[in-house]
Amino acid sequence: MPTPRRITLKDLARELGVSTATVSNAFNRPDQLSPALRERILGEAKRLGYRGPDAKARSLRTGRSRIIAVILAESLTYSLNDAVASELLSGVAEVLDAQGHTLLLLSARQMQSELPGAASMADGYIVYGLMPSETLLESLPPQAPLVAVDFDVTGRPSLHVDDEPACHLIARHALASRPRRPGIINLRLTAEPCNGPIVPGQRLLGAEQTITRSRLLGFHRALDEAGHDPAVVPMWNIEENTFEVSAPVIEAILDLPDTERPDLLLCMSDRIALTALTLAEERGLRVPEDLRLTGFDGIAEGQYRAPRLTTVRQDSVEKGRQAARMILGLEAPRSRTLATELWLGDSCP
Amino acid sequence: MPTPRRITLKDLARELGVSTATVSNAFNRPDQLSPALRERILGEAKRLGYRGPDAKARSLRTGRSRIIAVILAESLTYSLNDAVASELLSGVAEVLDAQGHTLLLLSARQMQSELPGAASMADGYIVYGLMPSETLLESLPPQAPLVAVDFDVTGRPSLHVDDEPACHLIARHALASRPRRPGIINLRLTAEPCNGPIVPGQRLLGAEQTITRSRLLGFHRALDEAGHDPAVVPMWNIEENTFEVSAPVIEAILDLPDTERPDLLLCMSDRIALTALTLAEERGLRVPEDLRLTGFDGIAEGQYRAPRLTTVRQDSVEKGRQAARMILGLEAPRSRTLATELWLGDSCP
DNA sequence: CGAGCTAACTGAATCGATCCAGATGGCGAA
DNA sequence: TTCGCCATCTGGATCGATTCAGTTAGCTCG
Repeated sequence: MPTPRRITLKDLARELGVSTATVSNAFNRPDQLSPALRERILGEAKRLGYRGPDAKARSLRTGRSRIIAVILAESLTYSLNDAVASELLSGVAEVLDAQGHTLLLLSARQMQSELPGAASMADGYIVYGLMPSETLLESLPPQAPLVAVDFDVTGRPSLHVDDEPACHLIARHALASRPRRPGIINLRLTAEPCNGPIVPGQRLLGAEQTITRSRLLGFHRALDEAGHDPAVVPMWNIEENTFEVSAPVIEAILDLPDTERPDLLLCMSDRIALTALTLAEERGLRVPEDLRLTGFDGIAEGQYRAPRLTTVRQDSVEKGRQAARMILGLEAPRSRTLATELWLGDSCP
Repeated sequence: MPTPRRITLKDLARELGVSTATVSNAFNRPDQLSPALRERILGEAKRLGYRGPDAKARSLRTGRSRIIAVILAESLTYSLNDAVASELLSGVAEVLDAQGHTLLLLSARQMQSELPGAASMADGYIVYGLMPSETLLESLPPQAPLVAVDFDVTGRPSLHVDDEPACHLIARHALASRPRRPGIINLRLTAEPCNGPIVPGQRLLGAEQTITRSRLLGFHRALDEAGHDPAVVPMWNIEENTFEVSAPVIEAILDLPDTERPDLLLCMSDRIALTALTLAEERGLRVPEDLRLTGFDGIAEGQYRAPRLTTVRQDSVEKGRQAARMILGLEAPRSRTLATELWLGDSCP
């Protein structure tokens, strides 16, 4: 009893009495054969249950897999719950999809500087928010196209928003209200973990060239211009952009005595700002009267509640689209900086 | 000038004066050759810049790609922002990763019942929350393993939680406080879009066998037992489990005159319940005094605010892990129902 | 009529591995 | 010494397509 082997293009060709090349063309280049024959081939294929050319064989022969890998810095659990990463991914997926490509999802966290099996067959890599020192980058096939998003890889195109100017702008706006005690809540600045208040002086020590560093520089510039010494403005670090991780740090800030509690918090993400907003309200603090808050990102959640969040809006979906277009070669692969928009809400009018 | 062709396993073998089989074994079956030779091969590989066996060729030859596809019902934009889907994905990713597999992400929304190119080379499919009638299911390779999550595919293993009993339980708990006007907020029940109030009588019409239907049946059973006629209990549909889509519907409910506004809302998801909570507070309604709320899922966000949400906690990460284990053959592929837990918060004590 | 052209189709090499079925050699046991 | 056995290594068929360099037939045109 012969095993009912999967039917191949060759079987189909033999069955029809045509060459394999012709069958291949029937599927891939309709203009290379007469419509009648093509019709006959497709009909026979359906009859025999042939599901079209095998993707594995095709990818070996053509050298292309029609797979684009997206490598995220953090764990998937984290990234998937982050509105910004999610938006980026959906922008990527939108373009890939329209071009018949698919998305392979990888997290730098869980791979030990070695690409897992199939990842190396991707046609291109979109790498998001890694620390530039990440060794993983070296294990990627050097000839494959790569786009870095929200960080830089030497010799490769990268996609950014204008973090420094945007943060300068929103901080300047916030400082125009002449707060007495401004404070800053950072996202992770370095590869090393750090959650909580930062000792003045150590603050930029070892900070790699990341978006958080740019944002911080923007804040500092505005503080400086407003007559505050950036070196003594209190600053806290949040290791992971989640409610769970940021809540304890923020609670500690809000529970400071009235004379020490900041009356303005410049936050590096909307997630953090919204957490602060919720926790402040729980404590009976009025926003913006007792506490002014600014965010960064412009996620939807911040605009659907009262008070609406004052923030810098960036279009992460578009960032994802651009990254995908560059990887697919639909757009010249060169580094770009996308514009942002100051978004005046009620949390810091 | 010859193009610097990529170095292959065969080149490496020639260079070393050994057979290709031996080089292959050096990478895949260390026990099949002497440690000394293996060392020599790996050393030479590194020296020549050989990055290990080509994934495309390997997958053709072995028939396995080490890729598992996850197919989500909704668009990626939606799914990635949904805490439950995200948890599922991270459970899947956790197991895949430990086994050297990678995750291909697909959305049923954007593929027109045709698998995009590379998707057909996946070694298995985890399909999440589709409508059972989805034609897409037929385009999947029939011999590949498949696990359905939160819905059923005939002849295939599926993963569920005990939706009906869980909803019966939480509804019974909520009804014990003898609310005058209970109401229900559904997630999408049918393939057809519907957002807003549902005409009594039409409610289950055409509802496919999905988890939302099971949940609704659980609510109805409890209502019936508590002396409420399920047929006249008001019910609203939410098409998409997001703040943006649910907010208008919920606002309409909350803005009903006092004599009509429900004093208990049984919600099919925490996302909806939390939206209702936020909007209720904005209107000065006290929870639970003026309005009791129950959710479903047990997402973290519901437990980090006051009042904490009363809900049914399900372990979506574990659901993802199980699905992945079944797909990889680490666990026998049979349908399972996972347990849930009634979680008493303050929104309906 | 025959040269030239085009549309339609063919044969076979090729992509880069994996993995049988065997070859080889060294060693211990009878 | 001879046999068998084990560890180690080899040759070559194979996976299922794509693609290049033709061949064939039919048609046009001077």
